[in-house]
Amino acid sequence: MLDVNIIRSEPDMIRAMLLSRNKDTAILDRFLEADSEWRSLTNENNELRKIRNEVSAKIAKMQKGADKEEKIDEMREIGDKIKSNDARMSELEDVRNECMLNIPNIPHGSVPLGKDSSENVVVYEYGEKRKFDFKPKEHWEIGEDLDIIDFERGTKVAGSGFYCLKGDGARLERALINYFLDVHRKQGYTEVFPPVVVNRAAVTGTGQYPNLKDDMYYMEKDDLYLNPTAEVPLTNMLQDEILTKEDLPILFTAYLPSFRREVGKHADTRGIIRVHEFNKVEMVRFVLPETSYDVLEELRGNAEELIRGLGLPYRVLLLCTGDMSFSCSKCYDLEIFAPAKGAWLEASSCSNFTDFQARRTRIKYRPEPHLKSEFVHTLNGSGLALPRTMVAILENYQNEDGTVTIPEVLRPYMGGQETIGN
RNA sequence: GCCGAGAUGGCCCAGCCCGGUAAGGCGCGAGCCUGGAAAGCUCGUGGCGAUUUCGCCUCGGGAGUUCGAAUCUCCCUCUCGGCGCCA
Repeated sequence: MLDVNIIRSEPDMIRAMLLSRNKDTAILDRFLEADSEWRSLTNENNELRKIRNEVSAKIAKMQKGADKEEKIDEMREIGDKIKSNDARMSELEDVRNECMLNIPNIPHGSVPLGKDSSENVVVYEYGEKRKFDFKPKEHWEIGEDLDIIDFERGTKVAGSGFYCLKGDGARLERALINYFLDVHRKQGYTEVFPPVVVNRAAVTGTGQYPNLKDDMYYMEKDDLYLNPTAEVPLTNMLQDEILTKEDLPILFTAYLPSFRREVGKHADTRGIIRVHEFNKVEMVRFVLPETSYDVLEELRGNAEELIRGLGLPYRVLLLCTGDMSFSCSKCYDLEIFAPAKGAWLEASSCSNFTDFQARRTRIKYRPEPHLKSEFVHTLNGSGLALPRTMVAILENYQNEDGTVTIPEVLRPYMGGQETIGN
């Protein structure tokens, strides 16, 4: 959510921003219209209340009689007028709020203008793409041949888009989770195990609601959502809190299953690249506003450290205005190379949300004890999404005999085991 | 699920029965005092708008009664305690 004062004072800038994100500008006009009527009614009611307060105080001191009855009648009329204004104002507030919740964050000046993902900018590339002297298998083939990914059984249990990991596949998943969390702990994060279900306020706070509401699993009976990303519970843990300057920065990390309905998505239906439920380790930081863009670079570094540790080739994309998600002002995607598929897989997204989520969740801090509180800045990054990391490991570390070498850094988590499949 | 008690400014807490300007404490800040500090004393310390010393709003959320609601009525949410059920 943006500061209303920015929308009021710089509507042209907001209009240009909406266009750069491929959004309809009608929402801005609806807001401005509702807001100006709302403000004039607010002023009118302020005046009416002033009169009522003054006269009511007099009524309290008056003797019974015709004078008093007359004043009471007058005030009854004023009360009715206030009430009818209030009713109109609450309609206008609904419009205003709806608009406010649907206007995206303002991109940072360093974000490239662009229409869609084709205009994202590769800012960094690391590692060699592996060349094979045999025909490499794609990940689902490896997974089935080694009996470590079971698609059919997953489908039996939950439907298409769900899968089971088995044996060394399940152990590899667990090893990755532990490795990620251990690295993040050394990077200074506090490990958290939050709820896997989240409420309406939480998904609204981080910006998934309302504009991504159809991509979340919703439990109508309890009015709860299945966690779409641990960013939601981790950020909302501090909802409505006023922190001190000394409390900041706060760094949380969590392993948590994440759920996406993926309605209308048809690419990558084979394998585990796009599924309805996946594990993910997430990092969230609450920081002083003036530090947030430096922290974004650090956060990106935190995620990169994991991929390097695994010895996988990857690249970093700076997303353009047209491809950035709703809440962020600047975002890097980290993509790992999957050589058999011949594709870059998005395994992490690191974003600065500035005060956009803090405003929605009312997370503030007091710069000095006697000064008024201000919104913190929030950031998050995946570190990392498990299935795509798994795909990259299986494809990059496969051997001609069909086995898969376990990356060295994971071996301590697998009892020293070096390969899968022999 | 049932019964009971609660929710008041950054924190703690009074006011509610009996409707009429939200009291006090802590913390924090400014000033006085002091060689310096502590203590003490004075003032300030929620939000929005207007910008001279002004006004409006704010007592978990919503609706109602009333000239007027923190206070009365109804509905809801959350917290704590007890009982029940339970891995």
